[in-house]
Amino acid sequence: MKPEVTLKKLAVMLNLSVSTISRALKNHPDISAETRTKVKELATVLEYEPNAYAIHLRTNNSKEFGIVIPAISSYFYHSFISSVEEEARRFGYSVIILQSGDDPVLEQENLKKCKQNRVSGVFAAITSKTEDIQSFLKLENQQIPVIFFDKVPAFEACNKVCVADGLAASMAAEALILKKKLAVLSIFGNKNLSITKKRLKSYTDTFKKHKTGTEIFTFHAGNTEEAFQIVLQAFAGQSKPDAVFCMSDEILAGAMKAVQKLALRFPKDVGIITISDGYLPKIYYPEISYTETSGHKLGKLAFSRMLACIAGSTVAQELSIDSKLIEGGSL
Amino acid sequence: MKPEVTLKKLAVMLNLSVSTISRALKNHPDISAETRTKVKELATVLEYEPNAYAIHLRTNNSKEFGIVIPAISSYFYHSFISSVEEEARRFGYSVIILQSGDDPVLEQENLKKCKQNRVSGVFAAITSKTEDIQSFLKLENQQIPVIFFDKVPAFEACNKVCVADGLAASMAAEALILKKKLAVLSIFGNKNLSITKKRLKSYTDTFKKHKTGTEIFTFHAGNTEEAFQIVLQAFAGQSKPDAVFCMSDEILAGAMKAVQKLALRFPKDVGIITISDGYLPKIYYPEISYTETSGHKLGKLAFSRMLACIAGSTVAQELSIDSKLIEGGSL
DNA sequence: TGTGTTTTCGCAAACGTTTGTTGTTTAAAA
DNA sequence: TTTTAAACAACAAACGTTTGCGAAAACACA
Repeated sequence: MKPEVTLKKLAVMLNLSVSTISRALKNHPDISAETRTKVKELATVLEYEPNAYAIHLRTNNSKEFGIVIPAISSYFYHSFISSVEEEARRFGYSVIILQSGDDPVLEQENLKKCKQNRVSGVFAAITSKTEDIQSFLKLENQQIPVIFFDKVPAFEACNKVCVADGLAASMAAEALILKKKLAVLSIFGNKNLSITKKRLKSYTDTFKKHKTGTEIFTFHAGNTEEAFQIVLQAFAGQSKPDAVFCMSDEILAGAMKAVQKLALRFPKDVGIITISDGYLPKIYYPEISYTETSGHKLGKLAFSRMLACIAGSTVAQELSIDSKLIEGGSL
Repeated sequence: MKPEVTLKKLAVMLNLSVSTISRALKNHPDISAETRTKVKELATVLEYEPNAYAIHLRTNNSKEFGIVIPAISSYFYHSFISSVEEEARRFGYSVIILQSGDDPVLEQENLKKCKQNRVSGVFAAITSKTEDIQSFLKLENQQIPVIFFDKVPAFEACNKVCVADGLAASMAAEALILKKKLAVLSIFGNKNLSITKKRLKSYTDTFKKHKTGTEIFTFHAGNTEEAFQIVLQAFAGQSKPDAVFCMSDEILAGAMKAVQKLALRFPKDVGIITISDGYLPKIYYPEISYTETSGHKLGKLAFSRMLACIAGSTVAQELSIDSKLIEGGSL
């Protein structure tokens, strides 16, 4: 059926041994220039491509990383992945992407697949329902480094890279303070996520520290629709907020939908600020001010950490990238 | 370094042969129940996972598909991929995703990687700059089916699955006609893409067919920013459009930004309609009416076509999924 | 002519599986 | 008791590569 071109086939055709073919193809000094060109010519004519499976089996080195992730749905994850892919290519690695659809069972299966493929390392963002980190730790025991990113477990002794959650939140708070906002509707995500806790804490701490009289109305939205409803209700009462803070893109989308429904003008009627990677804020007019969380930068950081682990670094580190305020005109 | 658990290791520990272990693990009738359980127990204790490379090498069947794609940036591609992954899982296949960043050179490399990994088939959306289809066709010659999707080449004799570009555009046109719109700003994408040509033709044909006096102002926008400018200018003059049609999400984002800048109310001041997979239209209020192009459905179709090809179907087909109008209240 | 040194290549083992074939034991049928 | 079959397990080859080692040929030096 599939007439695969192999070293052996080339060897037979040229009346040489398989090992000679193999060496010729990779410019081994043992092989004469004459033989080498002869081999290479035939290889290109026949479009020989080495069998990745055989190589990996033989060398016992897959030169491959796994990225296990709830979903590539967001711009943030997309830019993270692209960033890792780019670095991987530079270092001769390739990347396989495993989506779990935010399902812990599928996540387990994906980890298993990583193991079966003997990946050199795993980049992982856990699902919102992942409670047991054991299977990840087991990989580590088998010398397969695991770098958690973005959605990281609370467990201490593991490698994590994150956006500076605290910093981004507190910078947003400072921006609100600078604009002298007095009543800020503040919408955070799922209470149980560590990312929510971190952002919430830094956010409220910042307001406390500055001792402004700002009123903070804190809500939690599990999805876009909930954020939509929260904003609607917040503006239904008598005392209306003069600013809205959103913890993420998902929440921003819902909040802005409500802003449109209520026909609020921003920044005149209400100021808006969010934490984002930068795609969604730019589709509104005026563009939404946000504190940046760069998937691209995070990818670079995660990759360098991965290389360090492969090189033998054994201490678990928690690293983060900094953030900055991007003014869009919505605050 | 990496103490890999292999069949051989299990065999030594249990004083059995490798083949017995292998058979026990897969419930081969030759193996006694007693031995089988003994083997399975040890395997779970030691967390044995079969080496995927060895299996693939031995069986010469990778049970793996490649998806080569410019970028997973859009919701449409994301849902296509998820859909294919879902089907693949059902049939015991896995999927590797190769992004080219819309770079034909990287696209070539990704195809090579598919070949090196001896994938069972390739799903491909070509880059906007891909002119030479040869390398794709070569895969076909080597019994590796290629199913083009969404961004497909003009070349006839290949397998393509597309959203019903013509239908979606003409349905949008009919919706505009039904609402008795008189002056429609119609923004299409890159002139050279076949997808643009198809949508444009059906769109204008539909208006001609219905012999309405509708004025159609056609523009082409290469990106979101251009769409933004086009809308701004269209509304700068005296005679303002009473509706805007967008060919894609990318264009819709720019158009809506302009609508917000101009403080136009929709559907009162201006009607909006677009072609989309459904994510972006839903973040506006009121939600944007659109004719649907489902990445999910397209994935299912592509996969079934792939299975047919693997089963031996040799005729090249061009298939498409239908579309429907989703009313959002913007028209 | 003999010894030593390159140069160039082949042999064979190994990576972890799967699977057709063969061999041994046990138990049932004659 | 012998024959036959069934049950169970081992042997060995193969998938395509890489690589340490050895071998043959060519050449140089004495």
